[in-house]
Amino acid sequence: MDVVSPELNSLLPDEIMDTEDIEDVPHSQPGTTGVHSEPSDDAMTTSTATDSMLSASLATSTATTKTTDSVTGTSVTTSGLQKLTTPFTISPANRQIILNKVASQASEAAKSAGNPPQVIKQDGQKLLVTAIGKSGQPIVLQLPHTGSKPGVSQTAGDTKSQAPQFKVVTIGGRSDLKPVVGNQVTTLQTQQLKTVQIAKKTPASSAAPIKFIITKTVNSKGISPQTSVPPVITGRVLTQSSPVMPPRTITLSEPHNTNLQSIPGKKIAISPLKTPSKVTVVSVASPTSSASQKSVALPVNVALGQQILTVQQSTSVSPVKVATSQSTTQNIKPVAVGGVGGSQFKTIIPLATQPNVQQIQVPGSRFHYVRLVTATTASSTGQPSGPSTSSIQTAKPMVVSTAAVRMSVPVVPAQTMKQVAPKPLTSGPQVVTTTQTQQRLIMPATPLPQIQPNFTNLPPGTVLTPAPGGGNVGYAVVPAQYVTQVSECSLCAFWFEGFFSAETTSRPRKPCNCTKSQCLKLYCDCFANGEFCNNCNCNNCFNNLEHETERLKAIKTCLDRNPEAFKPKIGKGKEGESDRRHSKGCNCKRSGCLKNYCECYEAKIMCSSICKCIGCKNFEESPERKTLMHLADAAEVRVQQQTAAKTKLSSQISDLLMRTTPVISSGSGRLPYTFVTKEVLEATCECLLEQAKKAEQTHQPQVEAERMILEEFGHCLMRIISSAGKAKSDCASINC
DNA sequence: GAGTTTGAAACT
DNA sequence: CAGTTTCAAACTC
Repeated sequence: MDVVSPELNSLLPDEIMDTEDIEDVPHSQPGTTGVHSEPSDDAMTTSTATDSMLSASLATSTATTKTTDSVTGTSVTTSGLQKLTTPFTISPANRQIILNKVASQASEAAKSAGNPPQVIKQDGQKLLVTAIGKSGQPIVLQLPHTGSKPGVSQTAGDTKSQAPQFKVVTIGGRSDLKPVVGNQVTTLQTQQLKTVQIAKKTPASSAAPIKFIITKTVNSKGISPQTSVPPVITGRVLTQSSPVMPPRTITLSEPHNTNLQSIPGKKIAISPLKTPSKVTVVSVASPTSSASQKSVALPVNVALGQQILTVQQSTSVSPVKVATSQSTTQNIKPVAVGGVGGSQFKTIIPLATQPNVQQIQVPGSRFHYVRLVTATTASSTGQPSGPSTSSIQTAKPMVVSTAAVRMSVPVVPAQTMKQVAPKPLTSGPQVVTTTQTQQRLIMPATPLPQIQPNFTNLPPGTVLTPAPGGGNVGYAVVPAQYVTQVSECSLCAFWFEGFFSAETTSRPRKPCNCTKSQCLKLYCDCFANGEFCNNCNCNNCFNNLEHETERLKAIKTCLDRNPEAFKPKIGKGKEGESDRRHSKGCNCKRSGCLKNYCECYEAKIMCSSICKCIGCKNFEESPERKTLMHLADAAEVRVQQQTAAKTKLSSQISDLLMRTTPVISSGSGRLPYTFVTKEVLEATCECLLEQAKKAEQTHQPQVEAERMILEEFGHCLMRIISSAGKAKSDCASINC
């Protein structure tokens, strides 16, 4: 059942999502403060051209949103919504957007499966999106719980199969804040609840324009097998805008999935962006019956930065295609995970299933991609792949599109697909026939252009990793089961903290050279920093998704030994102390804490009282340290000066080449003299002076100093002569 | 590049 | 917790 088909969704103008537009809508039901307005049964059953119904309640946390009344879709005057004749309910009182799927479509695959087609209102499909507004109140995009709705037609005796799926997306920096779902909390407790929290970088993000495009495939579990249509929610739902900010739009798009027999290969990419500008929606779409891929690329303006978020939940029979839309100049920020202290970006993505994960690597990119292979429940049918979904063995392109770029990545079912029975959402007998797939990918901030490489030719199982030296802000590949563990095991969350810590994402990581640790011990810097090995020189590396089991075990071992093993060692000190200090302190004995053996020195911080070092010289007043720092600074300055001088000299020579060409062309034969101008002399003298300074700083004897200077002088002369000779030959060639 | 030194991590 | 071993990075030649 689709609320809005991708096609229609794409036709919807963004403007209709503007809060202002919504505010202009006459409030047919002023004063409604419930979790969501319940459209009349007639309204709910009103079928659009897409047989979709959409009921949404929208509330914004911004003060500019004045809408406090529920607005039904029939009264919405925005063109886009009217086109869909979609009931649209706004309940700002609870800051909730309620998407209500009421119409269902018969699934061809379901029919083929022998299930009697039944029109079942897919009200059970629920999507909760919460956003932490400036006031700290969540913005809830919510699909109402159908079970609590009287009058919703359900299959008799299959109430449990109607169990709705919930997805909660929380936008905001407060990871500890739980989405407000009102009276539906009770329902959530008994049903699968999926929560994705997107950290906001700035508290003002609530007022910032947010545009969300979320395309998801809803788990068909809990839906009666008689349901001929896979539970799909599609459509744009939410728009928030402030007078001074671009509209924030949350688009929920769930394309039709008529091919229930496709392999549940999945990819989910959540790529948070560093630059708080936009949130890119990753559309995870199941192929339509026409086998056409629809990529929904809608810019999402989020104060915390751009994000690519793909949350996919599909039936086992639905082939998954992921389309990521992202506008350029976007950074990806990791989804915030609550409960993990210290990390800016944390992610909690509960997974009911244990999807397999495959790495996707794009050379030159610092993004890590993970293809999550759907863990399927026992499939009753062993359904052969339909023509459009014959992709169990066939790579399917994953379309990743941005505002300017569309990338395709072949999506091939995992070679090592795990048959892990997911946690049953409901006890309905239909569960057997459905497969629940859940995928989560969290990607640290990275400028969007970095993910522009053509993914078309990427082999399956590739991992998108940052290019060496290209900044360590790449996609962090988070295996689904890890994410699951994060939600289930707080200890494992530390691992993710390493993934998204500022340090991790701000500097390029040196390749490790591990030989014996399999990169599964803290000896390995990659592992210790919560990263997969990439472009490393390690041997027998297990720090990759291919050895997720071993790695997971290693992580657990480390965390058992030290729950803070993956926390950054350099953190904030106590109040009144330096901002940065080693969390444990060093234990140096011979280095004097003035070599990189010392973790404090390496981190360019001074040792503190918690250090157990012997003979420490890494303290504020240490003369050794001062000397060392002075020398280091001097060396740095010297290098800069030399570089500048040489650059200037080359520039001068080049300039002379240009200016003296006519003279040279005369064939005067006095070319070298032509080049020894005042500028060249000055540049040469600078080079010589630098050599003299260098000799002096390194306490070179006079003889050696003279030698260095003369040597430099020789170099300068050689440059001049070489340039002159080149100019002469060029001139000769020109004359010829 | 090979060998040595060093200190954190791992182990007992 | 302390002592020892293992390990990989830092360092030296």
